[in-house]
Amino acid sequence: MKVSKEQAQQNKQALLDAAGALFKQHGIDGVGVADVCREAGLTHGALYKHFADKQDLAAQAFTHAFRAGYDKVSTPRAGKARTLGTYLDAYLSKRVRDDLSKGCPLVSTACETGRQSEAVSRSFADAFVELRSGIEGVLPNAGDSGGDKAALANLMVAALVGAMAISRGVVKADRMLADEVLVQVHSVLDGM
Amino acid sequence: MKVSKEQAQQNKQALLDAAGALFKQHGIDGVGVADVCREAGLTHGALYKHFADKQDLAAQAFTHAFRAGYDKVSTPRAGKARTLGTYLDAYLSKRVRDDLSKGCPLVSTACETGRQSEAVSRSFADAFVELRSGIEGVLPNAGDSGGDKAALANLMVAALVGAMAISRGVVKADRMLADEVLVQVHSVLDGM
DNA sequence: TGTACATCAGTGAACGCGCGTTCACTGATGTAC
DNA sequence: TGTACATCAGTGAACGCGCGTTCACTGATGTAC
Repeated sequence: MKVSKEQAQQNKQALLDAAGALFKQHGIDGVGVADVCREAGLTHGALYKHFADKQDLAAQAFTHAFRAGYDKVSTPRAGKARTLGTYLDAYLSKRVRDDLSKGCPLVSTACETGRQSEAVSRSFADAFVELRSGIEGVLPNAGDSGGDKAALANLMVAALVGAMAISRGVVKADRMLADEVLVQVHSVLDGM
Repeated sequence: MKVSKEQAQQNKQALLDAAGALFKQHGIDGVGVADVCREAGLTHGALYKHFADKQDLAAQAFTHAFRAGYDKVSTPRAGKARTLGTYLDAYLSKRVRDDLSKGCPLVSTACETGRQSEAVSRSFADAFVELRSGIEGVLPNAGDSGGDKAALANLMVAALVGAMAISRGVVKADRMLADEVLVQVHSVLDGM
């Protein structure tokens, strides 16, 4: 049956929320469209009224998930300055490491993106650039190194993404090692 | 029919080679056991004479692929010293970025490992520790920062893995951006 | 060295299952009069 | 404002297909005598 326009919009958001969490948790290839729709309280046929296909859903869900997480971190709270530490704490958190459905989709889908459609790659690139800009904006002004902030921002995002991916990769076999990676990378980046 | 023991060993190696390349290219979830066996010149039933199941194959293929690539980089060539630059050049290469079947399995399966069995995580952890040791061994002695080489090695591996994953993630949408990430991260790490 | 035979790596049909996508259909919504 | 009806979001059966794994079977290998 037809539903109201507001209901339809709500359903689309529910699909994006569900897809964001499930894709991060099990990978795009590891989740069926039926799973996403069930999680959103719909049947699988409904998906194709909102998205062209699974790749389209993946691309939009990526952007949706990135925006949700990034706005939380980058929007300055009342009275609290947004610093490099804000990014480091938010990114390199053990709690996020242990819950795959949480966290930045850059980490969850980094390796997978190379195998997905160009639309997914586009979403990924936009998110990366936005995070990199945000971090570049909070870098301390001109350090002793001469202050090539742009290059440093690239390194920082790469290290954040890599550290979380590695920590998640090793945690099942060696929890102490996983914690060590997060802590050490946090400490080195904090001192740059 | 039965084959000679040497032939059987050769076939197992062929399975590991095929699995290593295909898993890196399409992800563990993205490749069927039949694909791996076909690539190795066998039928799918043969796989279960060498490996308990697909996860077992994935774990052994990971180690096999890491060893093959790492030995090539870390074994000092005659007359050539093994330096940090050796690692950086080998890791942050555009050629490797553009051929998913090549390169370090740490990058290819980083995000995926969190969803695989503990055996895969074990292989991943061992490889990470080995690469980190190798890099720690070529770090310049005691920089101005006080020389916490262990922490720096963690950062370097995280940055290498993250930079390659990001470069691969964005390359379909923005090749210049993908190149920029590799170059900038290379340059910053080289100066540390 | 020659023969008889147990071993077992590899074969390929078969299993149950879940996948992404399509499509005829339903019926509340929202518009035209 | 009230009624008739076109719209279209959502349903659920059906499609062809490939998946991981099992298993009865094959026949060259390699061993025991």
